[in-house]
Amino acid sequence: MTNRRDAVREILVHSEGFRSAQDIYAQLRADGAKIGLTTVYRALQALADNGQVDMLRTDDGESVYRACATGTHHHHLVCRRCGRTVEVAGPAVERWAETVGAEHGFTAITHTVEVFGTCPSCTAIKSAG
Amino acid sequence: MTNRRDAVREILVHSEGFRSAQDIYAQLRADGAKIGLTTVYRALQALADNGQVDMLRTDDGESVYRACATGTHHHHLVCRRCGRTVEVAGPAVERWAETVGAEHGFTAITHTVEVFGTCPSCTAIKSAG
DNA sequence: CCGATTTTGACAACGGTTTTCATTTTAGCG
DNA sequence: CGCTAAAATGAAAACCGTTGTCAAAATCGG
Ligand SMILES: [Zn+2]
Ligand SMILES: [Zn+2]
Ligand SMILES: [Zn+2]
Ligand SMILES: [Zn+2]
Repeated sequence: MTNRRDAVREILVHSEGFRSAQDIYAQLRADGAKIGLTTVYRALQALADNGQVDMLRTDDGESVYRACATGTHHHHLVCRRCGRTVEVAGPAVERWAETVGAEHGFTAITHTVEVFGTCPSCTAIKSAG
Repeated sequence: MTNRRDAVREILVHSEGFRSAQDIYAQLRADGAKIGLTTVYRALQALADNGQVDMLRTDDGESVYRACATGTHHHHLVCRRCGRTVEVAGPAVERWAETVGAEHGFTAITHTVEVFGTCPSCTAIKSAG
């Protein structure tokens, strides 16, 4: 039914890291797909609402999306050079967030955690270069 | 020298939580200050560059600023209802981020961590209402 | 005072995202 | 198959926070 949405998800499934809407749109067009930017945005929104993709915001305000392997709560270790992303679990962080919230009498605690670094390949390239 | 910048910083110093540029601009104008929005943006940029204020991005892409008490690395516990913000230290989180990065061979690890919740007053209001 | 330098702010431009709305596609039905 | 109702699509316009432009105003140095 949602042929276009599937196309968008396919792109994400085969991507190493987070991708932007415009980015995905460009690739689809390059692949010859007849699709509009609006539809890409709508597909990403729907996928994010369904919990089928994770969304986060870049430092410069762009929304980026990723089809993560696990549907359970997790965080990301992102290479700031090539974008390669690893999903990481962090029980320690989960506990810490709850604790620090409770200590100050806050309720309904949520949190955002992202870890950035330079991945092994990019580290190698950098030291070689 | 920077009268306008001081005015912007004053607003932040007397604010409980993070404030947006437009927000600060509106308050300054309401207080009768003659200042332009561009100048507010420039002041905030300068203050952020100086490390005198923390900046982060809202879920809806707005940049918000806060004059934090400590100049050292810390995170924030933010009331998602009234914006009241507490600065929190998290040695456990710092260690976790380093560890998880190292485990995957990533170098030059950085991280972003924010905790959200409903503050005591807002929790009271909510249960009363 | 006077010219050089910096700061300011009204306004336009920018870029990512959302809305609009007319057209196209699909679903349901006899 | 027709045929209509409902859903999906996408081009273009609107939106909104932010940044750039540039001439006027304030400040500085001498
Ligand atoms: Zn990399
Ligand atoms: Zn978590
Ligand atoms: Zn509150
Ligand atoms: Zn930290």
